[in-house]
Amino acid sequence: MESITIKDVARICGVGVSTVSRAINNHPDINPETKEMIMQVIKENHYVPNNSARNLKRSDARAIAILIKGISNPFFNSMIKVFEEEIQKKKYTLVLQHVDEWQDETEVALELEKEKRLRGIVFLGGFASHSEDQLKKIPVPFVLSTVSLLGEEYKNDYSFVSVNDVEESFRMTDYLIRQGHEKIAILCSSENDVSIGALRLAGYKKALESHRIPVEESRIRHMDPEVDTYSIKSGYKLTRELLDEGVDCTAIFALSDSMAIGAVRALIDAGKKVPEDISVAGFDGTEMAAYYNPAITTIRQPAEIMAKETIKLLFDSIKKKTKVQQLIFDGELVPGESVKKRK
Amino acid sequence: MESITIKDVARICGVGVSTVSRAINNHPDINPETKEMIMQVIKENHYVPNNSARNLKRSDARAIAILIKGISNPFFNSMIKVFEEEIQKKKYTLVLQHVDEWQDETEVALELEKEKRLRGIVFLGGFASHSEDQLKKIPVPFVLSTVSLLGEEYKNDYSFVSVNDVEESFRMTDYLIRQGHEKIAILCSSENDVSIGALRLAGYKKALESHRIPVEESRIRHMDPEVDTYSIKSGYKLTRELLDEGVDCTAIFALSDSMAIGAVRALIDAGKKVPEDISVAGFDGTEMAAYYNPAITTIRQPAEIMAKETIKLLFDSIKKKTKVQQLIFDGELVPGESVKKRK
DNA sequence: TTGTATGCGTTATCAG
DNA sequence: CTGATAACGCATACAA
Repeated sequence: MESITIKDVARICGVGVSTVSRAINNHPDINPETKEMIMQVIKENHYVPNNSARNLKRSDARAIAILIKGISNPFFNSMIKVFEEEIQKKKYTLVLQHVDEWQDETEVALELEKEKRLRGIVFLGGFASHSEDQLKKIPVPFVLSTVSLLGEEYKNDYSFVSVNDVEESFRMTDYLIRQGHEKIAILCSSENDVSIGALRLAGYKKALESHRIPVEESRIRHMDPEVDTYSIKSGYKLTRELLDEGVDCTAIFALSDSMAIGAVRALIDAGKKVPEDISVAGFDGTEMAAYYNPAITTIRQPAEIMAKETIKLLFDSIKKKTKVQQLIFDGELVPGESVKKRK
Repeated sequence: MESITIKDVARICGVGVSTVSRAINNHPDINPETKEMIMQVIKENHYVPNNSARNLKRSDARAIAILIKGISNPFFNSMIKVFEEEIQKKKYTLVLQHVDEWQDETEVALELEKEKRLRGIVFLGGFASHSEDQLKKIPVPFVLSTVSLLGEEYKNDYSFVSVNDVEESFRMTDYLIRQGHEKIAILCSSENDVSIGALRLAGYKKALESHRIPVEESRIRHMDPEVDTYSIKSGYKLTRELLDEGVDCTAIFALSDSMAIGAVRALIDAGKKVPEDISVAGFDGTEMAAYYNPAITTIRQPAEIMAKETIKLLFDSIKKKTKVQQLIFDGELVPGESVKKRK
C-alpha cells in the first residue's frame, strides 16, 4: 500500500535525488549509464512520480487546458480530436476538463490554473455571458471557442472564435423562405439564453423581416432551462407542444441538429411525413445529421478549422505575438433530405 | 500575475495560517467571527487554494475517479450522470478522466491515484484484457464497468459489472431467426478484440448453431482497428462492403446502435428499404436508436442500474464489506421498426 | 480558540 | 556530471 518515492529510488540506486529527478525528466546533464540504471530500478519498483508534488514545484508545465461545458454535445467531439493533435504538435500537454452545467467555468479555470500551472486555457461552449468580470481574474491567456459574446463592450477585451451565428441562422431561414415556406417555427434554447441561442434567434427574425413576413410569437418555442437544452429530447418535446397546440407551420428550424432529429421523430410519431408534410432544418453539421433518415438539412460549422484556429490564437497570445482577436467564421448550408420546396 | 497564497491571507487578516486553513476547510474549532472575517478577505483578494499543495498534504481526499475510454460513446453518457449523483450522495468528490484510445488505462490510474489520493477507481469501457497484471499494482479498490473479462482465470480476481454479452447477443440473434431470418450478417469490432466484441460474436454463433444454421464467414464483418470501432462510420463502411461484395443476407446485426444507424443509412443510400428489404438490429439501447427513423430494434443495457451498482460495489470494496464480486446483468430486447418478420 | 513548526514529494539552485 | 538543500503551498500535530 505504501507508495515508493523519489527518495527511495535514490537510496536504492545509491545516488542523490536530484540525479533521479534528472533521469525522469530527460535532463541533458546526466551520464547515460547512470540514467539507464536509474530507469531500470524505476521500472522494477513501479515507481510513479507524484504529479501534485511536481506541479507544486514546477514553474514550467507547458500545459493547456480545455474546459468543456456540455460533454454530451456531439458537435464538440470533432473539435476535441483537433485540439489534441494541435497541442501535441506544440509539445504541450493537454488537460481535458469537464464543467458541469451548473458550475461556473471561470471558477474551475482559476482553480485548475493554480493546480496545473497552465500556460493557457480554451473554453469550449458555455458562457451565459454573466461572470464577465470573472474573466479578468484569469492570469493566463485564454480563448473562448464556439462562444459568441453579445454586446459591443466585449469586442476588444477577449479572444474568441465562433461561427457567425446571426448570419448563418439568417441564411437557413432565408433558404427556407426561398423554398416556399413562410410559416416557419423555430426551436430555441431557454428563454434567458443570451449567448448563441439569442443570436440565432435574431438571425431568424432578421430573415423573416427582410422578406416582410411577420414574426409570429407562437412559432418561437423556448425550452425550459432545466431540460438539457439543444438535446434530442428537447427537440422532441417542443415539436410535440407545437403539434398539440395546433400551431400552423410548414417548416421547423431547430437550433441544433439534435433538436432537429427530435423534431423529425415527433412528427413521424404524429403521423406526419418529413419533408412532405413538414420540412425540418438543423444547425451544426454533425455526423448524426448526415446519417439520419431523412438526412437533416443543416448549417455546417467548420469545426476542425475553428478548433485549429482556436489553438493558433491561444499560442499567439501565449507568445505575446498578438493582442486579443475575434475570429468569426462562415458556415455552409448543407442540403439534406429534410426540406422540401413548396408548390 | 503573482498568485496570492494562504500565507498572504493570514498576514492580511493578522492571523496564523492554520486559522485560515480551518476557515476554508469548515473546521469546527474556529471562532465564527474570525472565520467570517477571513472568508471576506479571501473573497476580496480572489484567493484560490492550490489543489496540488492540498493533495500533496492531504491523506484523506475522499475522491473517486472515473476513467472513461471512448468519451464519444453515447452509451456512457447516461451512466456518467448516475455516477455523479451517486458519488455526490456519498459526499465524495468525482474526478472524471478521459483516457485516449492509445493510452494504457492502468498507467493513467496509477498516476492519478498518487496525484489525487483516490479512494477508488471506476474503469468505464476499454480493457483489451492485456495489462492484466498491471491491475495488481493499483493500490486502491476499483471496479471495471461495462467490461467483461474473458477467461475463467479472472473470475475471482477483479470486480466488474457488465451486461451478459453472450446471452444478450444470443437473444437478439435468436429473435431475428424467429422472425424468419437465416442469412444474418454481423458487424463486429476489430478482429483481435477479445473483450465484449468477442463475447457478442460468440452469442451470435451460439444462436445460429442452436438453430442448426451454418455459420457463414463472409457474413461476419470485422472493422479495421484503426477506424473508430463501434462508430456510425464503421457501421456504414462495413455495410457498404457487404453490399459491394454481394453478400446474401436478409438481416444485419450490428454490435452497437451507432453501427446499426450507419448500416441503415448505407442501405438507404444503396436504394434498399429498411426493414422491407433488409432488417437491421443494434445493441446498447441508446437514445439515438430510439429516435432514429426507423427506430432501431436493439438490446437495452440497464445503464443506470449498472452505474448505480458499480458505485455500490466500489464502496463495498472501500469499506471492506465485501470481497471482489462480478455483477452480470440481463438486457432487454426493445423492438423497434427496423426488423421485419419474413414470409 | 489560535499560532508555530514540520513535512508531503518534487524540482531548482547551488556548490562540489 | 553529481549531491545537498531550499523552496513550492498547504494541512496538521502540538504547543500556547
